[in-house]
Amino acid sequence: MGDEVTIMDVAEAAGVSPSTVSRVINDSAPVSESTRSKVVKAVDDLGYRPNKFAHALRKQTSEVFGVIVPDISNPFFSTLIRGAEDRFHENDLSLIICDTKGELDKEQRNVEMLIKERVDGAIVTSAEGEVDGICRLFEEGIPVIAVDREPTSREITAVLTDDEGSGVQATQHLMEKGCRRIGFIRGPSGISTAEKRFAGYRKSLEESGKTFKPELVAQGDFTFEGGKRAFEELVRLNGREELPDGIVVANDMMAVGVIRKAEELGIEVPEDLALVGFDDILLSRLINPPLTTVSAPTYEMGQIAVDFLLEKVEVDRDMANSRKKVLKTHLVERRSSQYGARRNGY
Amino acid sequence: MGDEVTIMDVAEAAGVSPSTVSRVINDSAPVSESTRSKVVKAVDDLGYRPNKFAHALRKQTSEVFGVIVPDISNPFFSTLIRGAEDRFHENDLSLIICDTKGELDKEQRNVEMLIKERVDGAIVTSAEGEVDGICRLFEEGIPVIAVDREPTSREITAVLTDDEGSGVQATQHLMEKGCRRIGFIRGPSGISTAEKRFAGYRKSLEESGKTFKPELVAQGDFTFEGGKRAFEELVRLNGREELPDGIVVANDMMAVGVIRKAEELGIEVPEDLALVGFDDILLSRLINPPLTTVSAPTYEMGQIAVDFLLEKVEVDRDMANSRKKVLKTHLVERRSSQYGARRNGY
DNA sequence: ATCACTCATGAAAACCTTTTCATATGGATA
DNA sequence: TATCCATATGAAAAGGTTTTCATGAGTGAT
Repeated sequence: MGDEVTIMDVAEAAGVSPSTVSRVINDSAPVSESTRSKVVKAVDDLGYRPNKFAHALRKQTSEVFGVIVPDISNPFFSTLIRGAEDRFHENDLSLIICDTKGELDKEQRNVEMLIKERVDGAIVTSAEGEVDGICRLFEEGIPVIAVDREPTSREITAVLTDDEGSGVQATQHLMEKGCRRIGFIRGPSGISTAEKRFAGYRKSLEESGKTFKPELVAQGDFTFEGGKRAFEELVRLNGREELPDGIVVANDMMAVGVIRKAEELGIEVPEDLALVGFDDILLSRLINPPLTTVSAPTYEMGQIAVDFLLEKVEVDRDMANSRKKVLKTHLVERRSSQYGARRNGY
Repeated sequence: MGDEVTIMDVAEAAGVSPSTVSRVINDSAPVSESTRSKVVKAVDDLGYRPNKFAHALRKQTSEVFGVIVPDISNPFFSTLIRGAEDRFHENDLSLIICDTKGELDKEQRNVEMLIKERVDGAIVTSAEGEVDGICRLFEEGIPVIAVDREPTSREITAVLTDDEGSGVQATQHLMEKGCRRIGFIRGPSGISTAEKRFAGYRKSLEESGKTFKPELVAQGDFTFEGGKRAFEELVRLNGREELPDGIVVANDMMAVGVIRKAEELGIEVPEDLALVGFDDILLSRLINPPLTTVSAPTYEMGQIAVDFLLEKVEVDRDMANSRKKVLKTHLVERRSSQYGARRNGY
């Protein structure tokens, strides 16, 4: 069935040695035009395709890369993966995608798998702030790039979004829309993305001379249910009368939860409560009201991560030379943040 | 750096031959207890890990598998992938995930990539009804399983959902809810899933003695926008007065489009229009009104596909022996199908 | 004590490339 | 014409396993 045809068969058919065939295929040394054409013809005739395993064994390189993300079904990460995948394919490289489901031991196992597969490099979004996985790859001498989340314990090349700036943008937007009492729903602690968005919120309050009020902040976990619970918490803390008139929610998924819970409680978004999220997932456009959100160039992030990684692999394998790229974000204004629309509008 | 330690180093350290070390590691032949323990110790001491490339070269097997889906960010497929991934990992096998973005040439390229990587087998959801990709794998002698969509042109082992039955379930459900004039929004033609759901709709009408009306059917493409357009088409065909009072929509994504478009047009769901979708994607639960949908055991499908595939690989490589598994679906009742709730309800 | 046989082990081949090193050929230079 | 170089090519080694085949030691039977 499969192609049993080896480089030796080609050599024989072309009347040359295997070495010469190899040279033609890889363009690794000068070959006379006459023999080259003979070899090319033989390759075509026999339908020769190099044996990946032998190649890998000899060259000690798999030409396969790994990508580890916490949740493949999260549109943010699937877009990121697409960016990376497209770039890898452009370079004729293969890709192993790993989904850790946010579990630390699964991340660990995925890392071991990538090591076993002897990938030439990896792009990782750590499940937690701790970066055991990245460290393991590090130890094995496998080039690795962090993406979206910044590892705390180690200097490492990273591609990030400007999360603090995003937090500022979101908060200012609500202020401009006329909100006076702006709350925040946080993401899981220990994740740089979540922390920095919150930092942006505080910074923005400070810059406009407002005092930070702890009762306007609730803890979430980046999930839909977590968003619902966090909003209930805010209602409990402040009462129906003193509710915030605007909330910056650390990601879109939770913001959708807030919309639903508000609906259940008879609180109208955006008339009584304005909302801004982060990530610009597909859902945000489809929900009612459509969600205003801070959008990051996710697809590009994937591409840039690959560029950085390939540079590491091909040019400078020294992992000590780390660098950082922080991508700008932009606000996508939709209806959820049109606070007081009723009053102004009609 | 990396582990340069080879099986020869281990052999030397243990005072045995490489052959013996191999036998211990793979448990491929009897080894005396005394030497076995020596070898095990040496392996531990040196931190030996077999070289994947050499192993693959010698065994002519990569222990890597491929999964090809049209859209990794579609929750249906990411759940499927998770089922497959978990099962592969249980068997200590690696997985290359490919996203064709529904494009035929991308599918083609992904297939070539899997062939290049010499995967031991593949699970494929073809982008189109045509199955060039699957055929290529076939030709290469790579075991392959079709999942979700049934290849038309070739007999092949497949794991499917009972789409016709689902179509019947959905239609009957609307009838039971009191709908009299039930429409259908189709998926892309040529995709077995879409065709069969439509067939179920027709069958259900027939069984209850209703006549099929072409003006109640519109063409969609499985996307959100496509759903909106298809609904507009229905409005155009029937006019506001003669609109269907219930629509079976060939997948959830389009159904969400219908909800949005209906909202824009001031048509209330489910009071004036009842809806049922298929797939039970996350979004269906989060939208307002929550969408009634026919749910398939997606995660299990992934697992079963792997089981079938491994059986093919390990037991019976003869691809001529194909078999089919059709999984039962169930209806998840939510608010979008509570037709006339206002009238009956309160 | 010899033969037949089992069982554990080692040597070497095989898997298929790539790459180093050596060689032959031809042309240019002295 | 002899010498030197460059250039194209081939032979062989290396990469790290697994597996076949051979061998040697031990066991039980005659």
